[in-house]
Amino acid sequence: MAQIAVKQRADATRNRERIMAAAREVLLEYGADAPLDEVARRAGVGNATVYRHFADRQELAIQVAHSVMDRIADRAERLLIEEPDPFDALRAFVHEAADERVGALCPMLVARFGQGEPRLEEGRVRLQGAVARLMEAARRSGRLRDDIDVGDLMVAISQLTRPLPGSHCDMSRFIHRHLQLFVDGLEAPARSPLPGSSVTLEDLRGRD
Amino acid sequence: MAQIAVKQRADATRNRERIMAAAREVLLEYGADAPLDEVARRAGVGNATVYRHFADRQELAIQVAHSVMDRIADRAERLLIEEPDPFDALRAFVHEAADERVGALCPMLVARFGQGEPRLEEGRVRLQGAVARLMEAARRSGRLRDDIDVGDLMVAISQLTRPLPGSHCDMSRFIHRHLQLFVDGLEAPARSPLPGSSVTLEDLRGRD
Amino acid sequence: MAQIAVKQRADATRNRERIMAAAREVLLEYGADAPLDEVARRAGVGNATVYRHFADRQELAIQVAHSVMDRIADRAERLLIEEPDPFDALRAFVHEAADERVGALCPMLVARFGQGEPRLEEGRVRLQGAVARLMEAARRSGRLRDDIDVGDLMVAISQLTRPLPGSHCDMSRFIHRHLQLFVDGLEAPARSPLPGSSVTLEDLRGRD
Amino acid sequence: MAQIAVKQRADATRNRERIMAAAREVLLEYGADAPLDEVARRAGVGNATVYRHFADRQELAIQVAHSVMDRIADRAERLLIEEPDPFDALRAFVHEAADERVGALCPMLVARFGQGEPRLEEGRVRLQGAVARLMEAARRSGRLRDDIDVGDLMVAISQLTRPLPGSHCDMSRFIHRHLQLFVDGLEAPARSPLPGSSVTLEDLRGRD
DNA sequence: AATGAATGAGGGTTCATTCAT
DNA sequence: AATGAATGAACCCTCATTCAT
Repeated sequence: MAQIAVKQRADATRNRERIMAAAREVLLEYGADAPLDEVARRAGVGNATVYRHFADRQELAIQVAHSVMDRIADRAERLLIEEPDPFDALRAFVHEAADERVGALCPMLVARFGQGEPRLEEGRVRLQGAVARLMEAARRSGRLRDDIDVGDLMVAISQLTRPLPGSHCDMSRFIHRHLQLFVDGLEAPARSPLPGSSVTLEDLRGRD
Repeated sequence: MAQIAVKQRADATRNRERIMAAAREVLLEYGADAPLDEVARRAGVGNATVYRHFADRQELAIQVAHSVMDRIADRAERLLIEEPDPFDALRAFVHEAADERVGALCPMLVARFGQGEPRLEEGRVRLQGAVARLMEAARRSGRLRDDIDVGDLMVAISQLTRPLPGSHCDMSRFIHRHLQLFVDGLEAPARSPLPGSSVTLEDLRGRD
Repeated sequence: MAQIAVKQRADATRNRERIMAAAREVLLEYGADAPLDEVARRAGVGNATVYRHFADRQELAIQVAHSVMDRIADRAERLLIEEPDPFDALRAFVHEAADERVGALCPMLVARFGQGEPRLEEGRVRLQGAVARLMEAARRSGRLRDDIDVGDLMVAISQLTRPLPGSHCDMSRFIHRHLQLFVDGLEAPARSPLPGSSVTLEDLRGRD
Repeated sequence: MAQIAVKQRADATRNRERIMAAAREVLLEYGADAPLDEVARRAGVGNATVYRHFADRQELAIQVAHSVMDRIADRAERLLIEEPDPFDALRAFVHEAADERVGALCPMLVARFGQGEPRLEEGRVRLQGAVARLMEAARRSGRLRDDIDVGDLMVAISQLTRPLPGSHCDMSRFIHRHLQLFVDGLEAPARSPLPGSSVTLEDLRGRD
């Protein structure tokens, strides 16, 4: 009996992971409106099994976003420790975040899906903290201009790495160019004064 | 009699313009698959009226994209003439393009609906030509790094100015910051070598 | 003033006729659900003009059917007078009715549209009377089997000459073969006893 | 376990059959453009259930047509064997075909959906073959006139058995009369020469 | 726990009919 | 009288979600 229960749980866990992986793929390909039946198909499970593990599409999206944020926060923390030059670390972080498809998978994080969702809030706080520390170190090293904020960086990465709408191409060839140009613009000394002010949480939450 | 004819046409023309304006907004918010019923709702007309003016979603999208491209090409050409410093002209262009949402709308619509559509092709060629001239002038003035291409600029503007998904906030406060940072990265001398290569039309068209 | 009024009425009459002619064509091509905008287009008038002349699609259909029935009744009456052999007259009538497209245009008459519509009722009565006289004469001449009724003939003609659904071909090549075979079956002496009973008005009216 | 599996399948199978039956009726009444929502309504299922079982209207139509053709081809083959007199067999076949609505459904569906559809082609060939053998036998027995072709018979059955448009009456009482008259016309010796030529597949396919 | 089946709601598009000029 | 424009309702099809086994 116990064995059976254990075996079932192992199967279920495996299913859960396959669904998450499939969801990542499918969300990347189809965008936020991806058909969940396609997720189920690729995970090799029945459609209803997706719902057993994730109450609805929001729940699934949240968990995918959370796992992506978590991985990126890991990287930020590791780079802060391992990379001697903090500005180089920041630059490397930007490119690695792109490779994790933060732009494709986490816009839902900054937006509607995340409204008051504690897990995302927690992931965001952790990620933002790690990036803030990276930026602080870079700023102290004198290579990062001091008129920018974490929000500026996070949103710009997210935007620059978002899939081109309607175009399912591999963007890696040029995304890293754009990120490189953007990071060049972050380097001190500032080449121009910045207008406006940084993105705030209220901006992300929107007005409705 | 003439008055009557004019007035009828005026009503229809006004509807047409309201639909175009609504479509601009809705396409920005929802992407190329935006519900046309929402366009109709915002334009304050019945859904079928949209179809009276635009045979299908492609026709509507093409006309929206064309009008945006046209307006922004106008600006590029004017700036090239009126602004004494070509790099300043380029910077001004980037900010003005953001105000016209050219970046957000056009790549999306061109990618989705532009296949062999002569009106879009013509608009794209004209816009790209104007921007190329701006960049060429800036490059000759020595202030624009010479390892970037028109495609890099156009797509980066596009991405940085796209609405945050699900968030209906006014982005102008921080979009111009991000653009400013990006343009700072474009200034000569280049602060880092660029990886990859520029975006091509084939990229926009996607792989399927 | 009077002249203007007369001229207008003449124009209107001409429009009415053009609409009827166009409706005949379009009903033949598209069936009973033909788009009225197409009728307007072929008549060379605005769509609303169709509605000025015919309150709705039923009104238009009724008038078209009435005119067809009228023409066919004319032919039946003429054949009764002019053709020496009454069975030959009946056979000729069947083929001429096909040429008038009675099968294509009048099923809507015998059906939905005609419910309690006095003009159709009148047209039907007149046509049925003329055909009954033809059949009576043929029966008296000894060449028409005497176990069939007007309803049998009218419905069979209508059915055999209806357009093949979904197929917009010219049926004249084979319709007349089928009619010929059917009329051969009407000739006395009867080659087999007939089952059932003839079509009644109640049948045509349906049960709902 | 097996029971469970069987029961699930039994439910679905039952729905499938109810949909097919409803489709048969609805296609008869409304033609090839029948609203599938009406099919669903009569089958007592949700509209999407129709699409779960049949990918699109073509698939549904094809399966309906195929099943009808199959059943009636069975009958033709059985009659050829069991009925001693081949002309009587042919006459019986005509009446049985009417009961299966083969005439009304199949030409319609073949014409509209049969283009290069192997299942329909196969069904049509089988049915046509069986009828051809029936006719050939009847012709050899000397009771069938020899100037008619399979196409003549099939299309005439089709036309004579189609539901009266807009009238939901039970036609069996008089349809068999009309068929009987038509078959009387097929009997040798021919009472009149036939004009035109037989229906071809190209006729069914129409000109556009 | 897992699943195939069922479903209702939503968006695109067409068309009969009405409105305003 | 005539018309172009507007509209809402209908139908197709897809998909997120629920149900029953």
